[in-house]
Amino acid sequence: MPEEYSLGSVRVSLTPQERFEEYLQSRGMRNTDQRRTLVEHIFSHHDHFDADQLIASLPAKGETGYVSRPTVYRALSEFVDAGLLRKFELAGRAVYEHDYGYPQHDHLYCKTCQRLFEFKSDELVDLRNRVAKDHSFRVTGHRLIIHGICDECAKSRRRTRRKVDLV
Amino acid sequence: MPEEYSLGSVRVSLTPQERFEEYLQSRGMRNTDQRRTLVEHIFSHHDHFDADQLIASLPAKGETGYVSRPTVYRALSEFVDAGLLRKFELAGRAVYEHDYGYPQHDHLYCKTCQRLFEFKSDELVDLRNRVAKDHSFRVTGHRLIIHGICDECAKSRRRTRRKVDLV
DNA sequence: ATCATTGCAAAAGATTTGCAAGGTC
DNA sequence: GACCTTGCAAATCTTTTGCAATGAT
Repeated sequence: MPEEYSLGSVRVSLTPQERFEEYLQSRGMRNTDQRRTLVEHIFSHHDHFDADQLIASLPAKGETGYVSRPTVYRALSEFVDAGLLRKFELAGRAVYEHDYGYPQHDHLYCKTCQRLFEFKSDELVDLRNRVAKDHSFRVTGHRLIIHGICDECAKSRRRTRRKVDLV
Repeated sequence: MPEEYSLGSVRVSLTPQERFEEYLQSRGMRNTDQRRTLVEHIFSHHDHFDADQLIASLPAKGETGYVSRPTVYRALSEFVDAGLLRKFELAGRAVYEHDYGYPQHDHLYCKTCQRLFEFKSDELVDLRNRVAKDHSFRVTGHRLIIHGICDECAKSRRRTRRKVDLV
């Protein structure tokens, strides 16, 4: 749901900041420097991240733009709630990715380099809906992760094992 | 992979205990009362469980058959490693299910009653393999969870909301 | 001015680990 | 007897919470 509004013939998509602003206002919550910093930071590039990676990529304590750990966690929940981010669990930790304005997709997870690769499949959504229907189940979403080894890791492992062993 | 061995025309499947015994021996590990108790207990009925549920269903401290928490966690890892159990994450906790001798399947997860329902789909496995091939990805497995509300919960919620509100 | 938000310190929940005592091969 | 395992206590890791100070509307 890329949240687009039609105004006459003009299509208006809100930026993540604007969309979040709406969310905050509708709940009587306030927009703060920290929240703006985080939205800005998170939507400046598309990737998957966990709380620690996010915090590591933000200004450190003492620097301008610093956001404390509890605030980051609180904000991440809000972003999920606001539909900006989607959350899932991988290897025991919470992983986030863009949801707002980003199409539904699933992942390939490389157990060697731990990277996530995206793929899109309408067929999967169709299959999912049929399975749900067969079970009289009201679907709200799904999560598919294909585990294995990516091409790159498979190749470098075949070629030489040194890189891995040296780490 | 139900691990069946052909001996002439006789098909021999190892019990989970036997299969685990093999695993232990091949690694120079020892079979103990605790490990036997846990395998026995876990494979006496088919269901999904987390560490806490398992511990709660075992004899308490002081009683015969008691297994300490660290030992349970250590054993669960071994069972996963030995191919007896499969592990996945749900709502922040690790969930285990039978793997050995049990066919590949996926789950519907009811967000209301938190129950897991199994379903099997060859089509999904096929789709998964095609996606992986397209990405030159070497698949080792996958995990699909369809989220939503099960029929029962949908019905009881439609009928009356009291049960939920009173909790 | 009111009331949400922040950062700190500490708590909480799940899982893991060091280690001495005990059990298995 | 050698050495793997266990249970205990304590540590770890990730995430959450209480609370006084600060900030947004």
